[in-house]
Amino acid sequence: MSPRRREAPPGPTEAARLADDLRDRILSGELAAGTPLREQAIASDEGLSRHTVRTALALLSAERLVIQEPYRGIRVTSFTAEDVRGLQELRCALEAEAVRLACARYGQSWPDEVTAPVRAAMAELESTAREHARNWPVVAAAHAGVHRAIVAAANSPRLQEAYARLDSEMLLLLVNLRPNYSAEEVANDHRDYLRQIQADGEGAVRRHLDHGTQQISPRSSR
Amino acid sequence: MSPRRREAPPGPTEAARLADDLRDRILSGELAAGTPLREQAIASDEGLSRHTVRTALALLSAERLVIQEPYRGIRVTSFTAEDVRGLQELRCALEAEAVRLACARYGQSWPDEVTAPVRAAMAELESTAREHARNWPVVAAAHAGVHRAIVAAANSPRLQEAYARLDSEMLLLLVNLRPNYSAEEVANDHRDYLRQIQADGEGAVRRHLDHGTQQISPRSSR
DNA sequence: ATAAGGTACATTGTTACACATTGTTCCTTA
DNA sequence: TAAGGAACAATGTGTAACAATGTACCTTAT
Repeated sequence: MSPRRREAPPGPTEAARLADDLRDRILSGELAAGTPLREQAIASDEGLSRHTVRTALALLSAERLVIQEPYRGIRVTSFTAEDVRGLQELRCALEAEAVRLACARYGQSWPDEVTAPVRAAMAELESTAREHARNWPVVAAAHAGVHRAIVAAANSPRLQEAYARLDSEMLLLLVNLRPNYSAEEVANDHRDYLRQIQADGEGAVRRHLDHGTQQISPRSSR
Repeated sequence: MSPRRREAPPGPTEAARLADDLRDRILSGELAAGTPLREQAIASDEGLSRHTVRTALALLSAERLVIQEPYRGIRVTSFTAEDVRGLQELRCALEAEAVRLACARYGQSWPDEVTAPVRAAMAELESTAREHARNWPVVAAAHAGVHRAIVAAANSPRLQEAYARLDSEMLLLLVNLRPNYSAEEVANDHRDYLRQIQADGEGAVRRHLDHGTQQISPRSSR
């Protein structure tokens, strides 16, 4: 109980740090879908206690990046076509509602302070598609930024948060499924999508996401 | 490592059991919004280790029934009007999408095997409203059953799960806010709602939930 | 009287270790 | 080949101690 020198605010807990690290490794594809995550092994590798590892894994489990079963351990989430459909349905519910709220508030002409972040995210996606076309995780992350910006237009923190929570899953899915969907196509599809949203509202959301579902489904044949 | 007598499948872990117990106590109002949940105190009260209590509290935190802040402990979630709005927006997104999917699949005449669970849940709500009119948590739970049954009509496990996850929050909110909304009114409103859904789809969802938001908002004056 | 600083206390976060419980795999026996 | 049992792996739980952080309260300075 010595006097504390408080020069910087405390950082995140070790458990949160480890969860961040593991999340990055999952989303980069380093820890592939289905990979078991062993408490003791991670604890030894990272120089942490098993208790801390369990706490970190619980955080990831809450995000559905991993699936935990009692006494059987934790595995990185894997995806079936059914999972893709479910995730897209959920995204569609949230994004369509967000777009509907935005259209209800702004009509067909959203104000500049609402569209600016969307346009910025789109610019980011386009430059990413050009410069990192083969780096799918990076493209997927820029893609997620566009959708997040669209949902943010609704100014509904709860919808935003619920949508953002799906990002990790979406990224995991895209990283693991490796859809036949080039970075250029992604950028083009999203440019079109942005054009259609304000005019067409939810309808544009549905068409876009249905198209996306076909592009990324494991049974997709191209 | 003695031979195991396996006469029944193993039950839930102690941590899951404790989480269930605490959830019930939160949702019954026994543990009011804002109440701190102290690890050591719970561990002593329940005859469990702090380790197990932490695990249980992490489960509740993932459900948002409690709010956890590093080094500051865990409190039962409390609600502002803003929270009500956000939760209703999220519910609306999910339920509207579910109803839209059901209408897209079945048209304006849902088949009997789809409507039967909804009707059963409605019957349950009505008998609950009659027999337990003053027991708000019970009425709120029956109310939740109706909405869950409606969402289930979409046959989208992911939407169902996301919606069901909101149940605890919704119940917590209703238990803590004590809206001026009688059990009879709840039953009547939902009978009307069921009549409108198949014919009117999402529009009925929005009207119903907007009405609900006004009924339950903390600033509601009646 | 108010603000700042320091200390005590409460609680959470982490470590370490051990044992209990459950699931899986492999080997033996019928 | 199928069933049963043992060994092993991994998680779930308990205990204890210490580290880290936040809060409350008291003392000192202005």
